[in-house]
Amino acid sequence: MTFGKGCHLHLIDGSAFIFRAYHALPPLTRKSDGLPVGAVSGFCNMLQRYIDGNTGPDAATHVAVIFDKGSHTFRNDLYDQYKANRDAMPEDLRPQIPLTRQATIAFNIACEEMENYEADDMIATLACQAREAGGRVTIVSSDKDLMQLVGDGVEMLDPMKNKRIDREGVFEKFGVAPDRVVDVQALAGDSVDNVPGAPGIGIKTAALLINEFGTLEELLDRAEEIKQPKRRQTLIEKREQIELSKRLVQLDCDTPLTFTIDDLEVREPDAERLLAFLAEMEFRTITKRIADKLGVEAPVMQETSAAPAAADEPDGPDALPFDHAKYEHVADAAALQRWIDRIREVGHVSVDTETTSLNEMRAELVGISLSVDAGAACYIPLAHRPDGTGDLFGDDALAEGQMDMDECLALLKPVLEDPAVLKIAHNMKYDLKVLARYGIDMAPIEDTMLLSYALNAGKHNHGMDDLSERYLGHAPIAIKTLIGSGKAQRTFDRVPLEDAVKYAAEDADITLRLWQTFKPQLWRNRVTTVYETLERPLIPVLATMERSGVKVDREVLSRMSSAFAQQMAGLEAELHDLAGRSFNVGSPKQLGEIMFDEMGLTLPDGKMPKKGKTGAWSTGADILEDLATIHDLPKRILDWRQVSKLKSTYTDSLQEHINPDTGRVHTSYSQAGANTGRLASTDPNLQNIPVRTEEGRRIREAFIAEPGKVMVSLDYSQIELRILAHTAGIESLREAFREGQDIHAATASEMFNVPIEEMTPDVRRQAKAINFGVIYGISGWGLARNLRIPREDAQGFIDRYFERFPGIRDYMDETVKFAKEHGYVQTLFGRRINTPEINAKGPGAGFARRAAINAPIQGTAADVIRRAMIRMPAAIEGLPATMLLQVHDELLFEVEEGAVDALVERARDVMQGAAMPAVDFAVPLVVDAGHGPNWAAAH
DNA sequence: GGTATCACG
DNA sequence: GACGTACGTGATACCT
Repeated sequence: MTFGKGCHLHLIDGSAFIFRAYHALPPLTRKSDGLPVGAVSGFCNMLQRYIDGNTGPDAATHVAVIFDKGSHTFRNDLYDQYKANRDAMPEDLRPQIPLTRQATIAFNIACEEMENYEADDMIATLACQAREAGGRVTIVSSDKDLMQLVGDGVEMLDPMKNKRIDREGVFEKFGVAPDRVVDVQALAGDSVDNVPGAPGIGIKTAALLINEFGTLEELLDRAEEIKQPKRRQTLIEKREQIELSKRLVQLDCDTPLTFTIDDLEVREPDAERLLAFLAEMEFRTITKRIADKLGVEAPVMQETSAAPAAADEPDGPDALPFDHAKYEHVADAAALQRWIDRIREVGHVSVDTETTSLNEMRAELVGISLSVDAGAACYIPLAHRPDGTGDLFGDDALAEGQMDMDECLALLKPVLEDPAVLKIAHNMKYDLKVLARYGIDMAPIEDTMLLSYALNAGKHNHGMDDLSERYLGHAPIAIKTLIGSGKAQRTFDRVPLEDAVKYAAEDADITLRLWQTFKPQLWRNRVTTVYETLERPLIPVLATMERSGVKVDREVLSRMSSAFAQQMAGLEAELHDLAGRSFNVGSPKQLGEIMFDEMGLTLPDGKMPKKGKTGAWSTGADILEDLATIHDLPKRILDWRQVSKLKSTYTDSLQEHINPDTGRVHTSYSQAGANTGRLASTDPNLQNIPVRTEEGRRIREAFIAEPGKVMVSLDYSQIELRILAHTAGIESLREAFREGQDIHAATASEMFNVPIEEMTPDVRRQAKAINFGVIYGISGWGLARNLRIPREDAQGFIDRYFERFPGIRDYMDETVKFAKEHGYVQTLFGRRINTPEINAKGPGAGFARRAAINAPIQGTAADVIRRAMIRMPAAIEGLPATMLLQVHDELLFEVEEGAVDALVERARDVMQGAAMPAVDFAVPLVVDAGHGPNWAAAH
């Protein structure tokens, strides 16, 4: 039904419901696992009460619950203090927020939210649109900020008092008509939202003034006429502040909605889905009441707390077996429609795309598999071709038994984009990127790989095949058996349909079962917030960055490659001379034989290096550097190795990674690769582009901005040391950071009693090495090797360091103790890094101990920049700027020349404030910024 | 496919 | 008292 005259739109202020439910009810937790659910319970009750009351002449034809999303909106850009005095969300409410979305969906009511806009603005926009269409509107809320919308068919309904508010109701509250409410609010201000207003003027006085002068603008223009001297002075002096206040309270009727009112038509409740949700929440009373009302049987709930599932053990023999014969080959629209119906019935689906390549930027879609219920799955082949062994003709023709790709995607698109249907995939970023190229923007999404990562980081890797064996007791079909490997490898579109169905549908089946296994474990393991705030929202951010890519100048690289080739040829000739014979300069084995067997070189201390399982001489840079003091050959080898590394890894291979379609290089970030929470970059790795040497740094000159744009780099200054100072509570270090001192010099000063002004570079260098050593779980031997000093001296430094900063030793000891007790350590944001080896004996013990000390520091820093990245798209919206790369503590942007300052300001604010409000650091987070025509110049 | 080496934070 | 050590990654070239 198209919305128009005779229709009635109800807009429910979701956030108001949540907060009212939270504060009205005592803390209530789910029996089986302790998940806090009080607010969800109250929210469901309020929704049910609303539905019960939704009859008679005021009943809705269209309805939606509107939620706030995130805390940053365009109003924060107008005024950074907006809503700044609000308390942080209570910890036991935070995890309930996503559940209220799920509840709304379970009730089969449209559920909407938008980044950067408050729910109030969406409500305003919808109310305006509905009014223009000639329909009625009821805003279910008692928030006075919404009263400005009342009039011309728009009314409010206070859900608690069940009282309708019309023009007269607004007049009672504000003393003016709805269209002047913003004027009154602008003058009176609002302490709750931190809107300043005019000091000393409340609602009463404001209404009086507005009624006298007509409008706020008129009042401000004629402020001189006011008799009361104090009031007159305030209005004249605070004019700007008042005008700002008006912009803050004025709701935006032009929110760019991604849906229309027609999408909000009232839908029948889906008994099965609703009861399943209520049962999952273990709401016995509501479940029973609603089941009775809908005339169906209430689902059975276990009376006692369920035994926690053994996370590490595969399901027992009673688990549903995997049966390849049950998987369905979908080849026409009717069959697909049956799957879509089932998906809508249940509200979730696991999705897996099959393509011609692992590179999402080049991959062509070959087919899609789906699963809704464990054991049942389908595969929709779309672009399979004959296997090439048959006739010579028709090699490019499509194989039989496939539906038309456009038709299939047109049918699937509404489901995959439906906010009420959860899409589950293993490594969702891949499928998201592939389908984005076919015009489908999947949302909302869930990722079983990241569920495993949040739960099991440090225990094992998170590939689907491994997880399936480990948690489902089932070894899936290996892709190799279908496409082969090595030279004879073929692409998936050449796999016969019969095999493809078994393989692809199995993947969707496994994904669904992994989801069923992992999702309930989030709460038991207290990592729901990690998954919901640090993992899931990062997926689309990374997908966008990867699709953007970075422009790389092929000419620059090509010229460097040629120069390097010449340099290497010269060095090789020289090396053969020095060695007295020809040999493979790139072979450590041959090099070792020449230096130590043939030439008889020995290290300065007279010893010989011997290392490695193969028995070969070790020829690492540290050894060669020692040898370089007595012979030219190792010196030249070092030179050759540097140039060779730069050429093969960077100047040559980067050129091959330039995408012919975009002319840019698109890395792929692995979100679950590094145990600590860091990202990893592959194909190519853009997180290890040289910077430490002058020659290497020139490679960054090839990373350029488009004409008219510049590269902007922002990086956290000393973030790990700051986190250490905060976490270990080292007051002298905190103080040094607060005062903006050179932290290494300050450390040296503290350790050696040298005033900072008299600091020598060498003393500072040693203190710097110690500072880094601490982060890595320092040892005398390691520091000695790094500083090339006797081990006893290094140990002396460390002893003195701990003497001066005893809190650091305490922190280290406590971290290790925690790890031994719990089997994991955690970051300040709750990320868990498992430490299964921490109680091991033997040589592994030291390793595990140092990793345990390092993980919370490195991991917290990783969490901070993740939070910044997640907030960044909304923060820079509207600026001609793109976020391109992350390098652990640095973000790189490409920005139009005129917008550099604006970008730096906003991005820096986001980065420096990224820990808030979850963690309030005792030291400032400082972000340095630079810009230039290329990456080298931006540093 | 394992090992050694070296690029980054 | 001996042992073997800085933390976290990925790409490349050898060589079996």
